[in-house]
Amino acid sequence: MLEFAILGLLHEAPMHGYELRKRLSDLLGTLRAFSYGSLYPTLRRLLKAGLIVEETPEEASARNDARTWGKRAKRVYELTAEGKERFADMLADVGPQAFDDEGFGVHMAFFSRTPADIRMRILEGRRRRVEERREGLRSSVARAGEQIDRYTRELHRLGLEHSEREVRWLNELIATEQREQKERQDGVEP
Amino acid sequence: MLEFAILGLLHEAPMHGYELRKRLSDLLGTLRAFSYGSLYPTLRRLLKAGLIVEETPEEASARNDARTWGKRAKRVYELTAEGKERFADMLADVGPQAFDDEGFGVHMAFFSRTPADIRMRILEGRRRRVEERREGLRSSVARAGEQIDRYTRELHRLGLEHSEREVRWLNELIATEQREQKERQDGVEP
DNA sequence: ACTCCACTATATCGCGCCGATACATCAGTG
DNA sequence: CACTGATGTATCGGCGCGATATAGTGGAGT
Repeated sequence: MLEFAILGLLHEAPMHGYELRKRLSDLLGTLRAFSYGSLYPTLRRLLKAGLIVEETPEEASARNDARTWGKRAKRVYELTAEGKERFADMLADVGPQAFDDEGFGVHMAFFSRTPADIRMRILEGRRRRVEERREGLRSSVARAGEQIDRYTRELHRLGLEHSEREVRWLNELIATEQREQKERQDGVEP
Repeated sequence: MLEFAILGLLHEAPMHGYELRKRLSDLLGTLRAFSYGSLYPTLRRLLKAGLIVEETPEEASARNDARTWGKRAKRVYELTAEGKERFADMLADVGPQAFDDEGFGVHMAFFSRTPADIRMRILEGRRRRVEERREGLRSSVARAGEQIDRYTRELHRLGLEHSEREVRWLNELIATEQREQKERQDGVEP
């Protein structure tokens, strides 16, 4: 997931680790921070895999970003062709991880770069997933027999409300997507 | 967190891994499953630490649970005195992890075993945490300048609604706790 | 001018947990 | 009798977290 996010963010501009992390928390709204403890190792992995490269000092001083910064620092990374390709592949590969809380959040953060049909698949998959959770919680909360712990029930009540809300939210998004798709077709084909 | 949950569950009755996992998903309402890939290794860890012990075959056949089950299987675990002690310690130690989504959920699942004052600390800590998230998302969503990606904004809108709802939910819980605490005092001291 | 602090910036280590996978038993259904 | 689905235990590779170390930068306060 972090790999996906980094590759996505680097499409905007070359960045260094600290910056990536900040953009990431902004994007995901503190839902997910991705600590440095995973960020830097992941950058190394991507580097070794050739999906990103470290910007050379010359390029850095070409921009007025020439702060060599003491003796050693500020490693700026940029995408390679392979990196872009990989990101496109990951966008198109809609697996079950794209439907869970975290995966869905990250995918949606890059929806502007995602083809409309893929967006739909993700939205609908997520909806099904949340509906399932909702039904599970529904029956748990409704379980008339007072055999359920009171605090557990409260926990499930909150979860149920969240699920219901998210399904409504997804329905609106899906409706909007459909409307726009229709407009695109009407605008092109008449 | 898993360690905490296992120790808590074993207070109810001795159990084997599969059973623990089921009770766990019930408790947390699919918010958290704790896969076998973490469950079994954790059980081993607890075993080695002496916090739980494996029930002997004799005990097993004492109950009519005598299903030796082919040649090898069904390891039933029970708490030791050290295990109970450790759980009590963990209950009393309210750190920041008790306020994040997952930690809070697990703690609340064992609130019936938690002293009232600790319950309050957790509830109030969680409220502060969620209020912070809410404020962050509020300003992000309100950021009038249309510089924010449309899908990102939707994501934050949902997060904001969730936070608002949870704060209200927490307020109700806290009010109930306070009312009950007052009743307890009035009932004891008049 | 000097100190203090918050922010920017990179990096490593241990370990908790996940997903995939493998394997075996048992009970009910067709 | 075979199939399927639930029960049951276990391991492996790898991702990500929290804690921790290190250090340069810029501004506020005294």
